Amino acid sequence: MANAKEVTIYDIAKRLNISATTVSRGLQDHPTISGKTKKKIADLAEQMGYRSNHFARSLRNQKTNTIGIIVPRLNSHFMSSVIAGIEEAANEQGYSLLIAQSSESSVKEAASARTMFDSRVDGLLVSLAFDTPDLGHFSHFFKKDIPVIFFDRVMEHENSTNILIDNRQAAFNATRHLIEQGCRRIVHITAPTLRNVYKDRLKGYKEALSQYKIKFREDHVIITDLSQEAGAEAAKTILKMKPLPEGVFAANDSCAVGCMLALKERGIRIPEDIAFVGFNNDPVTGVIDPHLTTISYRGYEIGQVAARHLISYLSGTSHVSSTNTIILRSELIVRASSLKKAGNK
Amino acid sequence: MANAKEVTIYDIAKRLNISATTVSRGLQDHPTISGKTKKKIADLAEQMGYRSNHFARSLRNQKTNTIGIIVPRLNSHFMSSVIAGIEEAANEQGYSLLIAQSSESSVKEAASARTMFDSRVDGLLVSLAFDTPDLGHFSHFFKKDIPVIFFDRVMEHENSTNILIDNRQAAFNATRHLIEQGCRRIVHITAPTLRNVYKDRLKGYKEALSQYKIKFREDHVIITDLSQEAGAEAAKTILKMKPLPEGVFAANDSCAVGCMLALKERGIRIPEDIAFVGFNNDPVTGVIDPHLTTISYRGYEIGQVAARHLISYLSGTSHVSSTNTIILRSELIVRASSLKKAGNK
DNA sequence: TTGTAGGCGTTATCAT
DNA sequence: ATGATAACGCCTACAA
Repeated sequence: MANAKEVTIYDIAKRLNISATTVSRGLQDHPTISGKTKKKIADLAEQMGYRSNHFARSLRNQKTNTIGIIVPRLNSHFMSSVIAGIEEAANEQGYSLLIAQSSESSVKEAASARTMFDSRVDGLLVSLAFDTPDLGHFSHFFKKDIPVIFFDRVMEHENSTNILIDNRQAAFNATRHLIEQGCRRIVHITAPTLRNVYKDRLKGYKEALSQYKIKFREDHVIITDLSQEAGAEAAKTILKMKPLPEGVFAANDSCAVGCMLALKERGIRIPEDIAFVGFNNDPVTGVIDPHLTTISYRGYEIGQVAARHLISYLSGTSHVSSTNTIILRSELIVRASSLKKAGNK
Repeated sequence: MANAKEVTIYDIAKRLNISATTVSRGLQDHPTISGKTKKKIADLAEQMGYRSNHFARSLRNQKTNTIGIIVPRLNSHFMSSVIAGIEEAANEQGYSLLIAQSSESSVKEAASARTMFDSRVDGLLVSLAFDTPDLGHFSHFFKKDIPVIFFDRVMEHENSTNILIDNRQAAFNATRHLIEQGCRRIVHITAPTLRNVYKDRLKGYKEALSQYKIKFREDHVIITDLSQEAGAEAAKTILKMKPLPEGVFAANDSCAVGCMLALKERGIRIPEDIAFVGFNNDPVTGVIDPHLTTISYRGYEIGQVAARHLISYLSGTSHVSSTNTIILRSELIVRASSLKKAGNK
């Protein structure tokens, strides 16, 4: 039961009759160590089951090879894709991941940030909670020049890089698509527009309306928490509208789905009565009947880009002088839920 | 730009004209330090922005306050619930999480295990990949008495605790439900029965058939990877069956959904022609038409239980002598997809 | 090409 | 109730 004693570079040094320094250097492939010695060291290390002590190294180097991740929630298709992407890129470079979810609460976000800070993560990847009003809880990081990269749910800040899609353009395309299908009264279901993603989607929606000379109506914007239940709630609001709207553009798919299901229950036909477009390309869009037109963007890629960017900064490979925004591609995926005109594919 | 120098217990000690030892003890609420001194220390620490150095402490204590998690994939409703549960319980106790996904590959699982081991996690929570044949890649942990707890996808092992539901019983209930709805020819779609969850579900399926004197037919068991696409494939196999089966029990929901969608496309009515039961209670079960009957079990709770169990072991609060299995509750959720008889609710 | 010495920040042990 | 010291394992000047 007694834990086998951990093998250290000193143990290796002793057996080889050389100094620990040499072992340390050999293990790091330091140029001043002869190939022969290196090989001897590597072989013995392997044989003795040596593993480098992360903490001793961190303590010494003031560097942990760990990246912190804070996201609103883990359990969405988009977020788990992002995390998978981060994980791949990080693992490739020998970084570990420390993950926390804010559950859409800025308070929990702040607490997690603190924990990450205390754990001395080398850098942070963050997607903000709904209600985070400012970046105050990351000030520790900024003060110590620990890089923080925001993705998707971002906030402008001189000390950080943002990685996201062009939400305005995507929303513009979605709305234009509905208009081209013959919709004039288009409802937009979204979240509080404190967060960039929702603010920009609203902007794109408005711009599309404006370009087609459709008057923007405040009462056509429904603010929710974007849950599926909220979508069902929104359906009630929609059903009360005097002339029913002809289209709905929802800022995410679960909410669109909740709304569609509730409307269908009341006998509304989709897309004939009301056409739908969602956002995110969640798998559920291909399950619901009719399949949901949506905006697709690769979370996996966002994750990879974010992680690579962070790591290259950490390695000193890249030097980001100030604010830096990276825009990734998104795409409108047209499915049956928005096709009022036959043959329009 | 120069990073502010980190505050250490020495800095505090100097200012207070006491020793670092006293500061260390004061910060830990050690009983031999006077209340007054403790207060002075705490106040100054706060004021100077002291934060304890995780690594120095880990180095000293041989303990990292970090738990490793390895799961097949992050992006399922069940898994993200589990992780949320783990996160809550772990955070409460001051533990951080190191997360990796095996992507259903035992090779990647082994690599992650190695990384976790090198990161000196205090314990490991694991749900195994489809194809993991044995626990060899965790032997390092066993040898050093680092606790490894398996959940959901487990494997018997003398050195570990397993946390899961009674898959046999759940599958029995699911199958019996179909039988009670009048189904006699029931297809079971599942994954290779190397993993306990699928083996036990198959067993429960067989037992239910047997109890109702229905002969088990090998060709009614379809082995897949349980993806939605695999479900669509399985639909083709089902359509070729001479008398169509009257019911399908799938070992997870996405596969059931893929199969249902494909069958519906071919004009099969659900549940009239073929009744369906899935497994997991994924959100998609409430979206598909008709809603899918399924087995529900709280991932969040499994996560909490797993984390608490691990942490209490780490704290020496509990001493698990040998193999230990914890069975959590699961429940059959009856929805339209399986209700052949009207009024049967 | 290799070795010596000191320190990263903390805590346990043994004094006082 | 408090302190001095050593050690956790590693790395980097500086020396040889």
